Amino acid sequence: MMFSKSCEYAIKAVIHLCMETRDGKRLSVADISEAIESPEPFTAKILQTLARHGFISSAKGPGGGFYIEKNAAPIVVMDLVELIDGDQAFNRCGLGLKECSEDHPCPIHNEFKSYSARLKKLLESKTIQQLAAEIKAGRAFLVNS
Amino acid sequence: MMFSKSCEYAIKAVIHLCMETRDGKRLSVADISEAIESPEPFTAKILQTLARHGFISSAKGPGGGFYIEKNAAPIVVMDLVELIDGDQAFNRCGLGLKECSEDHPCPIHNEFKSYSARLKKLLESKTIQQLAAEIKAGRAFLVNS
DNA sequence: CATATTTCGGATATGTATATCCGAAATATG
DNA sequence: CATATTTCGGATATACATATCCGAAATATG
Ligand code: FES
Ligand code: FES
Repeated sequence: MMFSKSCEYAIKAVIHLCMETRDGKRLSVADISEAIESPEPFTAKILQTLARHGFISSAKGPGGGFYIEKNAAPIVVMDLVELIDGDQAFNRCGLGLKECSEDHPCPIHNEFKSYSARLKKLLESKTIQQLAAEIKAGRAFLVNS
Repeated sequence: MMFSKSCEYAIKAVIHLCMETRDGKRLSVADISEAIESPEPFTAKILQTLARHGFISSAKGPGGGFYIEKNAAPIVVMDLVELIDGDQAFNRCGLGLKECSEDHPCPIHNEFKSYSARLKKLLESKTIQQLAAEIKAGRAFLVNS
């Protein structure tokens, strides 16, 4: 498993927000969790974390909800992953050694590291906005059906 | 996290067996778990699973233990992974869609799939015996210190 | 045969990610 | 100001991977 569930929901939620709140609209937890097919209270926790760290904005009260500012900077996918999953996803040794290093490599280090490093680089160059564009263009999907 | 703990221990244990039981010797659970720094009873479970599926051999009673037959065929790393972790490791969608497919891809499918597929191919071409050789040559390590 | 050793299999315990619940705070509306 | 709506934060529950325990079966040895 590459990402945690939390991280999967986080990525999907921010993509959805990015698509739906361009024009000052706001989405409630219920809206979002329904759209991305995720458990509502669990999604709420994640959205709160994202808001607390400034990845998204939030407003309380009637008509409130979560949104992304019009002039907000593009969100790098890898930044989301690092917030939610820490360095568990990419800097960990594939066989559980305390640390992954060239000096003291496990026997699958070369296979493992070269590919995880390249994937990491790719996610560092991808933004949520780019992914959202793929969805809008109908070339990718956030849910099953 | 790429592999489960069970899978990490399985790979390490079989590598260790491969290195230490070439000459008809047998290793007890205690020997193995100490060598690869894994919890003993948990390791026992994994070794039993591996033996039940024919990846390794076992003998009860005094002088017994786990071992690999002299004339045993090389063990493909990916086969171990599939036994222990199923297809969770490689055939799953990175964003949690029910299935990963070209027809209905999630927005990170292209990044994700092309690299996980290549890693999978590599693990299908690597054998435990090859990894054991790396350890013996001092170019790779199974434990930290 | 008696004993010690070791794997085997099932039941149980622990830890952690996942998921839920609830009361408080903020805020828009009338 | 009263009310409804919504996020916020902390506490709690659930599910599953991880880890342990224990009695039974097998077997080498004397
Ligand atoms: S040391 Fe194991 S993956 Fe780098
Ligand atoms: S559909 Fe998500 S990784 Fe292939």
